[in-house]
Amino acid sequence: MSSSKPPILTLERFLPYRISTLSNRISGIIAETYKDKFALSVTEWRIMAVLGEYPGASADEVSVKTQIEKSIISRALQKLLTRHLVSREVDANDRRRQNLTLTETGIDVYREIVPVSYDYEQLLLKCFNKKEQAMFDSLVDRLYEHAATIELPR
Amino acid sequence: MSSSKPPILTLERFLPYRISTLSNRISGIIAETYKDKFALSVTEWRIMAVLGEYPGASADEVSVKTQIEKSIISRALQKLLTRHLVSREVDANDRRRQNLTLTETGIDVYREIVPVSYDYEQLLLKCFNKKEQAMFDSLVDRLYEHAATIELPR
DNA sequence: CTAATATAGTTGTTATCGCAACTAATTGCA
DNA sequence: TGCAATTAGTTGCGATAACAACTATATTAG
Repeated sequence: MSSSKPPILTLERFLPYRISTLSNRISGIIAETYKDKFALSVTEWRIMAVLGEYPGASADEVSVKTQIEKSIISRALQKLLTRHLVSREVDANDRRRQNLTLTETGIDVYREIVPVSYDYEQLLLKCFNKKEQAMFDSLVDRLYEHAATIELPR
Repeated sequence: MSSSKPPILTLERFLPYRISTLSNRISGIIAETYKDKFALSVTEWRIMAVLGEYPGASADEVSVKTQIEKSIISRALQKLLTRHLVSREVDANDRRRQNLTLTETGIDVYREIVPVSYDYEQLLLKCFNKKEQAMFDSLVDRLYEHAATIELPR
């Protein structure tokens, strides 16, 4: 089933590698900003971002939305709770579940970060014209969906 | 300087997040294959890939090519040396430097992985037609270069 | 009604990452 | 020549990640 490609792989042109380094570069820049200006890790910020959009979400729902493993969510939440950026209360109907919300302070921080994030996104996209932006957007989505369907032979 | 965007950020549509999850998904699939079939981590494989392309490279050169921090290279190399996939010898002219090469076994493994990697790349790109592939390729490169120029205000 | 199963969340363990400090060798230049 | 600065590589350490085991609660099915 393997194709008969040349026996050398050029890492710099290998798509998975390029997407990985692109992601590292993009995340690195924004991670630095979150850290410097708000003392938040990317994980912590993503949790807050979900709670900004879905107040009252559970840790499990946050895990699904962010695609971050639930133990990591749990530990990151401990920090956010300690810093009083997020609060939680046990759900009245299901006591396994804890409803999470941004505190006042959390909302303030959230409102500060959102425009910074949008600005960064716009700055990134400046290298594309409108048509290219739309194209890139759609190609990324399609690749993302398609990748989920791939099963490599064992 | 901040734009007056709505005070909600939709994580699922935020480009840095999407590229990060795309990268995780793509890397995850291939990491599993490297691990299952060759007992190699992505980092280990990337080192071998560079050495396949550039025999005799130093750890530092590998670090630059892979964009992996040199301490990580150092520790991953220890494993590859133990497993006799890579060998090294002190450079005659500069005794700080150690020249790295794939061993016979290393070359065998390398030659097995390269086609698997190419096949995976082709499988990924199946969701695009030729024109879209070329477009995506170029957009990724441009974004990668552009991202390096971005300085967020402090 | 109760035993099995499923779900929410936490914790333990191990591996890896990223930064900085460190050693050893080399280079540059006064 | 000789001392400061640079470079190659390793190591220590704290933060974070992935995975599995565990507790507590809720649901389901016989």
